[in-house]
Amino acid sequence: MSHAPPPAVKTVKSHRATGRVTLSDVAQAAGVSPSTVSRALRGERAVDPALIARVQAVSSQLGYVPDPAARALASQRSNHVAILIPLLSNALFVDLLDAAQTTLRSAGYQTLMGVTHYDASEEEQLLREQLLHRPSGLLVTGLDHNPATRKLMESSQVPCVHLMDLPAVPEAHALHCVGFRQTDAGAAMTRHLLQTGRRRIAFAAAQLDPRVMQRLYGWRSALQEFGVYEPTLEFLNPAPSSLALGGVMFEQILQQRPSVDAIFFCNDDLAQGALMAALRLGVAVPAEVAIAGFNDLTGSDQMVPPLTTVRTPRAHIGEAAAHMLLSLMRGENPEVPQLDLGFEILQRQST
Amino acid sequence: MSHAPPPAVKTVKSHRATGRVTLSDVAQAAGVSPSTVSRALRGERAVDPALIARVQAVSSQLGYVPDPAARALASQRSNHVAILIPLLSNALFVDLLDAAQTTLRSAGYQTLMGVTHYDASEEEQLLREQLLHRPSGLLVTGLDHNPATRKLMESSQVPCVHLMDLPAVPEAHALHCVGFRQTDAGAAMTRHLLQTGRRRIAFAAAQLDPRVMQRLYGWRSALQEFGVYEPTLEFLNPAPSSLALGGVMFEQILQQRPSVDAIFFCNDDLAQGALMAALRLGVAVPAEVAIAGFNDLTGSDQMVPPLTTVRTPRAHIGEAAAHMLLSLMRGENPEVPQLDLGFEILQRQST
DNA sequence: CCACTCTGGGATAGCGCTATCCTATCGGCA
DNA sequence: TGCCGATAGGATAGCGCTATCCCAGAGTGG
Repeated sequence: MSHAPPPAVKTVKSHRATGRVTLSDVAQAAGVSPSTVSRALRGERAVDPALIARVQAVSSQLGYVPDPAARALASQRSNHVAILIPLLSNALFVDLLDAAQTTLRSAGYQTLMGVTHYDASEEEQLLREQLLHRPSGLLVTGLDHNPATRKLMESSQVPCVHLMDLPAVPEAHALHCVGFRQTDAGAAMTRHLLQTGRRRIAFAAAQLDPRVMQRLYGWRSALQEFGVYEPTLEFLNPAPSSLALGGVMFEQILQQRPSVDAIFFCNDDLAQGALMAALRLGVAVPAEVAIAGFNDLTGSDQMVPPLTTVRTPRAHIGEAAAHMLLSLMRGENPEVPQLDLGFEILQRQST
Repeated sequence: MSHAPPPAVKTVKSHRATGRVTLSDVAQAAGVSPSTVSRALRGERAVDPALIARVQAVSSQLGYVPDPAARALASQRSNHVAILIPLLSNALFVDLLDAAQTTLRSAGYQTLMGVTHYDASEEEQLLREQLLHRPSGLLVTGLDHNPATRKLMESSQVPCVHLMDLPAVPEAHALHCVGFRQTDAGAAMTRHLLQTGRRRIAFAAAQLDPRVMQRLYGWRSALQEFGVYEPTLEFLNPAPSSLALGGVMFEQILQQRPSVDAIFFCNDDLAQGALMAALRLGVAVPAEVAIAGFNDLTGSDQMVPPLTTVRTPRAHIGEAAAHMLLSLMRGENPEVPQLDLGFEILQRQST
């Protein structure tokens, strides 16, 4: 039987069962169609300015707020931005996250954080999970990823900016990156040590990620250039970086190579630990041995003596990367796809 | 009757326009209805075990993955869990975030992080934004929120666990909390200092959040109990906590009150800065003045001398809170709504 | 003057799920 | 035997948006 459709009279206030104010409530109240409201609110296509104003007025009066889930389902894009960082236990990455997150939020995006623990397959898995949320953008740390991860990033079509690293050959990749030249920074600090008269300069590193290795290459090349390169002055430890490890490595290095006159640590926490160890052992810094760090982490300026280090613009990187990503998400093509924010040698009293 | 079931042949792939494998693809391939697939995959209601197995097999063979946005729209619940913390620049909260996030992810939840900067109205705004995503759960730092925020938390009906703090009167609130008694910890450290013979014990604090204030109250009550309370030995600075500030406060305190024989800093970064300042100034620690900190942050054990401090179980708190939240989200009622994870006095050489 | 674009608005079919209601079947018990 | 409840599956109406198609009317050029 034909069911007669229920009489469409329906006097007033529809307000869905859920109680939520929806786009069609706004449309009805403003006397326009839902499409128009949607377009007016998003600034999509051309809409009569007077209508836009009316719609905005009605919508804010009704307290309308778009539902992100419905939006994501209909448009296949959410207001999420995914960010992948290796660790939360390294202040470096937290600063990156903080800056990026702040910038993105002020543009209306919610950050989805993923912590990879330097594990390529965990990174892949995280990316897979995050992509389910159809993020509008992607921030990833570094340029080294396993093939599956790279393929995911490409095939997802999600705009992506890489943090911290720049590709060795700028034109080699069409990737979008914000960072600085780790190799140059490693070399620059090494040259600084050479300039202060040091010749037996050790390189001490932990958590041997690609960026640390690049600093190592910078150290090598600077020493080779100067003709004082000595392979046995490389001290590489794959364990996570920490103050305690810095102290341990400091002792080891002095024991194994008492003649070193400078140690360049790949990260400030190691260097800080070394300074503490030097105090305990009564080793005069920089008189007996100079100590240099990297990143200018919290507290390096408060050490005794204050630590010479490389100031890296990590907050700036996070912010600039977020801005670059925002422009990519708007469909623009940034004039500079690879942004080099440089670094600065901070000479303090430990060298 | 009627309908001959449609010949289940249907040779091939219907696959929606989007190319995504959907729940109905799985249903079709398994020869059951979408409802059944949905129920089988979620373990909802009773489903024939054999069917469950078949559905699971088909779904993993087809590579089906549920779409979170569609799920959120239909069920009014997402797989997000929102977490609100004051700062990312304090390792304490990062540790909390890290632990919670790890636990939640392994249960299939995506963490939405919000950084309040200790600003009640920013907290409210963040919560509002996060609630739009219809999170399944909520983790918030502390118990102090403005009325609007509290109302949002209540009316949203989202399960919520509070981090770090416990209510003064356990039965006063039905809130779910994981933390420890800040007041007790403050008092315990003060008593430790008293036990080592100190009598003129200053309390130095920055970033005067509610937890810091509670430690202050603990310090006060321990001194009052002992009859040596001296109000002018409170040094409170609302600026953010940092090593540099610790150094500055140390100098100020020694200048203003040369007779102090111990300083209890409300956070380790301040205490670390003080130890550095002591080295610079040639003040013997603990001989001339004892120094104690709070939280056992990274590096405190590496100081010269190693810092006496209060070990707080923050990673444990993050993890336990996540577990409590997960159980709330399952509709269970945790036997202990307020979990006290305690603290530990770590006596090292600075006292 | 007629095709034609261009502009600004409406109607509507999904997006991919879940919640709700409905139906068929099977025992159990009075 | 008949009624009832429990069990297990199906059908279907949304959830709240956006994308797409459609159309009326105004401007435009040959």
